[in-house]
Amino acid sequence: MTRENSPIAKRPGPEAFAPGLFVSGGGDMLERYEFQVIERKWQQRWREARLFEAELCHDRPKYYGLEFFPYPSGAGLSVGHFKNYVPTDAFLRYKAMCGFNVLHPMGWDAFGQPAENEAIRLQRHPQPMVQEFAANYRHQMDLIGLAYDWSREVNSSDPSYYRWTQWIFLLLYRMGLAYRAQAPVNWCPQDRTVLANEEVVNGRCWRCDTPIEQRQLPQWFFRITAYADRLLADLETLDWPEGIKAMQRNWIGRSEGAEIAFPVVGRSEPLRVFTTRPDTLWGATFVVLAPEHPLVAEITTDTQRREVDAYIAHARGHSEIDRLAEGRQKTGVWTGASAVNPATGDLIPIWIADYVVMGYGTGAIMAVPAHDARDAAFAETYGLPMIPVYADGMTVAGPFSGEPEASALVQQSIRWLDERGLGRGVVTYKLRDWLISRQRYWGAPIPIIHCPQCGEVPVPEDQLPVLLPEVEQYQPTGTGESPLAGIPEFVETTCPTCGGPARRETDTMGGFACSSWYFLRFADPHNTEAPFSREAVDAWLPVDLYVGGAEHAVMHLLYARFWTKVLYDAGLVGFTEPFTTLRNQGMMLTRTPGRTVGGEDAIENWKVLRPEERATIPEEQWVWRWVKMSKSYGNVVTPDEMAAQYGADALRIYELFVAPFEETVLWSEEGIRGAARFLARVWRLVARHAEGFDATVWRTSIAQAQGDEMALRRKTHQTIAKVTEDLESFRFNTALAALMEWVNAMYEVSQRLPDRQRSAALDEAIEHLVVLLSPFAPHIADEMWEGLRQMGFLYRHPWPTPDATVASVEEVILVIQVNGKVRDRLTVPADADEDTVRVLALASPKVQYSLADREPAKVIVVLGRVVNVVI
RNA sequence: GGGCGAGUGGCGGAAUUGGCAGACGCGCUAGACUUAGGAUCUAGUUCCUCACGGAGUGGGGGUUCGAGUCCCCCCUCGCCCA
Repeated sequence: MTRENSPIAKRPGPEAFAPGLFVSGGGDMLERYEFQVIERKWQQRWREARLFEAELCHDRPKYYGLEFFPYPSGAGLSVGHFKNYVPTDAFLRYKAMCGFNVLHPMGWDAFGQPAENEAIRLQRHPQPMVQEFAANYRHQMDLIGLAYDWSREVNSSDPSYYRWTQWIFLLLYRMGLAYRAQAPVNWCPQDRTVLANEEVVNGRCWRCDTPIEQRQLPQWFFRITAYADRLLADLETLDWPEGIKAMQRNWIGRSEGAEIAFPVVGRSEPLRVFTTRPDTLWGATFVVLAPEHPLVAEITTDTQRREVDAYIAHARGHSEIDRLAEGRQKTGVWTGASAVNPATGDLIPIWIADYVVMGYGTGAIMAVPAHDARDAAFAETYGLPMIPVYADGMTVAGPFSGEPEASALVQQSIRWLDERGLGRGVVTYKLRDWLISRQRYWGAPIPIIHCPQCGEVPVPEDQLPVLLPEVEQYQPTGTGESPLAGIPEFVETTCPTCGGPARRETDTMGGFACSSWYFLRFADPHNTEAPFSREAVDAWLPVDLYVGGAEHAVMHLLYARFWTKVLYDAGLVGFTEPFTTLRNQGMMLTRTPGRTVGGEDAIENWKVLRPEERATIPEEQWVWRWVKMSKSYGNVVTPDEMAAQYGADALRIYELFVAPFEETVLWSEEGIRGAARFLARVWRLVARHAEGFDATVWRTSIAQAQGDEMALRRKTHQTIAKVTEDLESFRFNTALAALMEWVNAMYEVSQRLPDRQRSAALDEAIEHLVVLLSPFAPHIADEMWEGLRQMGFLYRHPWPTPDATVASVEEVILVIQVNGKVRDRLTVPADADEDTVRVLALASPKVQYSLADREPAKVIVVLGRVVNVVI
């Protein structure tokens, strides 16, 4: 690391750095600091020094930062993806400089639908494909200088990883938290697999947007509902965006209500319904069962049977989400049977309707058309009676008649029912058990054996992993069975219990199983005896900072919390929540040509013009919109091209500066040019003063600074404070704005400075600038550090502490207002008292002019800010 | 329909507890240096006005000495749940 190797030192003497002259040597601006050379050089040095490899130690506090587990798509990373990686990296580099022992690992969510769908489309085998794509992701991340500990890299499709996914499955199985059951499930006809509720978005598949159908299939579930209360309660302890917490609360959907027994005519057992409004029981004029309700077959009368059966078949074709959609036409059929309203003794009909579903409550409701919009719509359609319980804010039916309408009546009604043995208070959840099995090849095989003698038998631990067989054909079959079912060598096995012939479970686990524990594996990634050691996870976890998009609010983030609690209950980890702090980055959109299809309603009918379609439509008919970057849209800007043209550091600065971290941003190449210009400006400033810079010399004379020198010192220490505060609160854009202001101030001092003369205040500023810039633009910072002949990596350099005395101002500019309008500005000592300030303000000629001999009615003095003279 | 969030120059965005609106950057204008400029430097850049001055943070009202910020009503957009 000698001076001669430094591009700064290679430059000619100071006179060559005068404005305008520096460029005359030739080449364009961007080559001036030779970012290609610099970036490659430092990335290599960091790698050789194993700078980012974390090791447990006890003299420094740990800090675990993590981004969401990415699937390494073949499209590669776009500049949009770095909207979360770059800020997280800058933040963690800063934390390292603050003395934390930082863990920042990365790995690949390589199993599951996204990978398999892409492999099918490319007609490739997923295994080598994801390895190749992951290598490309890693290359791109390195290119931008992300400080990952690659020694901990994991791949969820690797047997050394999914062995432990299977191991945890068996743990859940032993704990009674994994079970197989026949159930109506969401079936995606395109991907030919079932989906979890969380994976169905607006009735469509989250991966391919195909409308979901209902199928009745035996499936594996995780009993996440057993943890509903804890998942809900512990949200209070988390530093997460409120919106995400609200979505989880909503998804868990805890509601208190009552289960009420309705006697059924001609049957000894009553029908149990769940309601959140037991206080409206006196208005219940009919009962509705889900078409799948087991009682339907029993109570349907012969005359109604044909119609009921037809309706059940009809309901089966619609997804649950579709069925529950509000505003949809309500349909149903009378079963011919009747029940008794237990409160009124009235005989009321029993209907079936698809807006009632089996999975919620008891699969049966009491319908109160007077107080429920859906029941009202249904009653209206079929001419059923409506009896109000409340009118004009008063109770008009039942034992509480005459009392004002109030939410307390819900509890009173429950008590009333309980006393008479008609019902009891219960709590239900919207949350359903997590459907984990997939009829797909590319996932961790579920480690269960079906034995005709012994039933379900877990694969013994020492036989893990159950390896995914290597096959040519892995496409989903659509039969409701996974492709593994067609491979006899895989299916046929012996029962671990009785030794007789048995069949393996052929479903695989959905990808969200793999991502529900990867953050634990990073603590101990090479463990071959266990998924992780308790010591390692307790030392590194929980994750202090977790960064990713908001779209996983009720999927990964809920599943991972569930598994963590299960592992805690099993004594494998010493904490109950995996992610202490969560931050969501905004999206990055890019301007993309499209066309409007059909009518005037352009917003609804806008379609992207794919690259191959662009020639077919004249350019003046293109309609431009801001959309996400996507390879198929042909609008992707890659980090590779940006790093080549402007440098990785410029891309980093752009991503950080363009907008607040959580905001959606619109990609602009002008913006990255501005970032590149800023770095070139910093480079020139530092280069101009690198010759003869001595870190010990300025320190000996800095205390004597005054005038302009002191003003710069003040700015320096104020900026250190500002950047530190902004980093702590994830405000990268304003941190960079502060750095830019400071650089502008340094330029002013620099330009007034005669050639070859040093300024202690400027040298202090330059040294700190390089340090403060390093989390944001680490390559150029390390290079300039070397150019200043300082030793070592800035990643290991302590983050500076501002000198509060220097940062404090001795004079403040006071705004003087008359009746709220600014009339003058006065510079006064910072410690001036109220009376002094009042006298000074009133003495101002501009104030006197405005007063025009009138007496002020009041004078408001806010020290350090404003004086308002009120007439 | 319900919940949450947001509306500030040509653009992205700044503005402690209510205290100089428009920091910083992009773009633009003029000038300097130049064979050249997509480099660099200097000055300017919310609107109206020659100026003095006035208006101004989606619209309307309110609280206050003082409101982008707090309260009420309305409009628009985004996200989530239905």
